[in-house]
Amino acid sequence: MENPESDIFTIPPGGRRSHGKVTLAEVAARAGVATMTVSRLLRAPQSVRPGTAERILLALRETGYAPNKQAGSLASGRSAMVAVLIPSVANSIFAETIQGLSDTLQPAGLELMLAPSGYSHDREENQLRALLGWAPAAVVVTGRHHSPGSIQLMRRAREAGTPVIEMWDKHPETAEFTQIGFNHHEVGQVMARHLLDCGYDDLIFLDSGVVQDYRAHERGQGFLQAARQAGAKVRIVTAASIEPMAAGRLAIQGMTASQRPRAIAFANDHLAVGALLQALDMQIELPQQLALLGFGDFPIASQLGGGLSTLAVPRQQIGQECGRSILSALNLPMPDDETRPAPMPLEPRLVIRQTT
Amino acid sequence: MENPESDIFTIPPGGRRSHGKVTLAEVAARAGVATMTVSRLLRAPQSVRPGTAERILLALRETGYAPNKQAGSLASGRSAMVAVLIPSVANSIFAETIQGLSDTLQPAGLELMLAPSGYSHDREENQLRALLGWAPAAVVVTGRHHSPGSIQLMRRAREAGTPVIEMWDKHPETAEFTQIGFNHHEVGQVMARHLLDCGYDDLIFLDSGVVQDYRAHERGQGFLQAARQAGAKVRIVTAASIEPMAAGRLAIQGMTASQRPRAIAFANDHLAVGALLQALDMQIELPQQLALLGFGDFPIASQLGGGLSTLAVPRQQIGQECGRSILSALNLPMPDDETRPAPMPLEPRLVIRQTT
DNA sequence: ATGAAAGCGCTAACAT
DNA sequence: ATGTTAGCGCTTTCAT
Repeated sequence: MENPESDIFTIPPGGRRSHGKVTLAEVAARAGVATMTVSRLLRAPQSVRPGTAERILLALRETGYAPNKQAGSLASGRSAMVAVLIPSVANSIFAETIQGLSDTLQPAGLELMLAPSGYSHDREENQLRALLGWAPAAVVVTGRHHSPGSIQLMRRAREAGTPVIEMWDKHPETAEFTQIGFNHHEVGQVMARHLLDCGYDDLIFLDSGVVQDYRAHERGQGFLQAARQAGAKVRIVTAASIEPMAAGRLAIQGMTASQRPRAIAFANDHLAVGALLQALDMQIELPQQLALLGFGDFPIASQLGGGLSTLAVPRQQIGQECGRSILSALNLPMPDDETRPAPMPLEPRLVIRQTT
Repeated sequence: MENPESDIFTIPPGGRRSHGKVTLAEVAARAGVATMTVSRLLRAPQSVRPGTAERILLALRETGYAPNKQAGSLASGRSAMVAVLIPSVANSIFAETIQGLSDTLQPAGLELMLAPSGYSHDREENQLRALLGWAPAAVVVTGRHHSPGSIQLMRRAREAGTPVIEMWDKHPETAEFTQIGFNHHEVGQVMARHLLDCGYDDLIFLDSGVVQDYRAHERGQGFLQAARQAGAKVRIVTAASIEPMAAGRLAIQGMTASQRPRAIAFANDHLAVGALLQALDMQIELPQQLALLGFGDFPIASQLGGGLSTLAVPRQQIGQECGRSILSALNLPMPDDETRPAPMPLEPRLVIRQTT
């Protein structure tokens, strides 16, 4: 390739800026039709006469044509990808949501672009700006709290006709975008009320050690409010370690029998599992001496001791609902509408096992 | 907008096919320069005179310009996104790898396109085909076994200059693409040898219930081979349930004391944790009556009982290494090269705790 | 049912 | 250092 001139005949049709891939034009030439006809066959097969279709199909197969989506998107102004912003992929909660989203979107040919924001609003804004440059078909962000810049970007996207969804939260009073999730403040209240109903009146909410996890904090606030309203003794403690199970253990370890509350609710099941294991190690009787209530219903919750009482959260379903919402906003066909006899409630469900 | 003619003056420069977004041309017009100058400023700022730069910067800010990446990619033939194919996002193993990959790629401005293949080769091929349509800057697939179609696609991509990486596996003898991971057969042997070294001579490998998880199967085969070579009694049992912890429990439950092996190795820690909990419930003494060896070193492994013996797998690091490999292949600057004093070994490490 | 022409918004290549 | 020209590969629009 040292002398480009000598390669003039090996350069594929399309000129020197071509990237060597099979294009519509080549397929069309081979089939003896115009590029438009090939394009049509690809997107609306019924508008091409069977005979023509056959020839094109053959050319398609012979060349191994693969459409260039950048070109398609540029020309049509649409792109078949959905931008998803989540705090962390590694967090199993979001991982399952993404799985649900992907499973729903895939059959419609929508690709997923993923950006973890690391729980940082700044990073989220940067990611959002970057992803919006791809003119995504839809945007899914996590939670309802964002930087002013992010909100402006989301507004603009929506005004340009792009569905924008806030997932994993719900606050209809102030909602500006479609929200698919539940109200964390209320869930915190539910957690407190359950413990109160069980007769515990000295409570702790062990909050996540991730400072920017405002959804956990909101559950804590709801918990605090409901407990106070009922006149119970209550306080919020923040997890001491980043590693949640270790943090859960530490929380129990740090309590002498005398200053131990009657019940502890947790920002998530990982914390609760740590606490449960520590309580077991310390031979604290559950729930007689100490009640534990988790959040999430992770697989391990049902396996430990007599089972951890917790809130089952529809992680995957939230993703599926986001997917459905997008497909419907985009007027795309839903996969298997029968899977959804009635709109499923996305609220967490109390799962009472042996620790409350 | 009913009468397009009357809106002729409100249509932004660019004609009726424009999508209403700010374009380079508008910014250029506003700054009184050619579009190329703006484009240059955006990608190689030092090649623009400071005075000019200032004017352009102002126009950029005033218009709130956001580049259209489809157009950029189409023109340049490059796209700043990396296609990643994994069996399942929900699997925490891969979730952490993705996190590592994303963390490494993000600073270089590379976006992630994610597609879960559900452990199916067919689905993988379809996803691969779809993602390749985006002309990704690099492709990362999971494992070294793929459909013939997938392999052909991967070859073509590589020939077109796109780095292709197979992660989570390593088999230098037959490797056709860059592999970042470890050899599962060998790891299975390591697991068997450890148990043999501990003096156990009646072994079981509890394999994953996911039939297409060939990496787990390979560990099983390695295990079998090493154990047989040593003359030990050994067999492979396949997990009965999809839910791994329940499957682990079931495995132990199904064994009466007489037919119980001396040691069990597991395809993953979830299975092992289930077995461990069941053994604890049944008051089986560990490791005296029964030794357990997991795989993965998931967070829960260190928390249960005296701690599960297992293999620590560098999940996140595999992602990071993939990221580095891509950046280097693309001649992009590495973030913080000091983070990597010496190339880290990606091999799983035995973590001996109380169950072997 | 099919085709021709004209872009989509950007960047490579080649001036100047 | 900056501008001009000519596409990238596709789809929209308008003819036929």
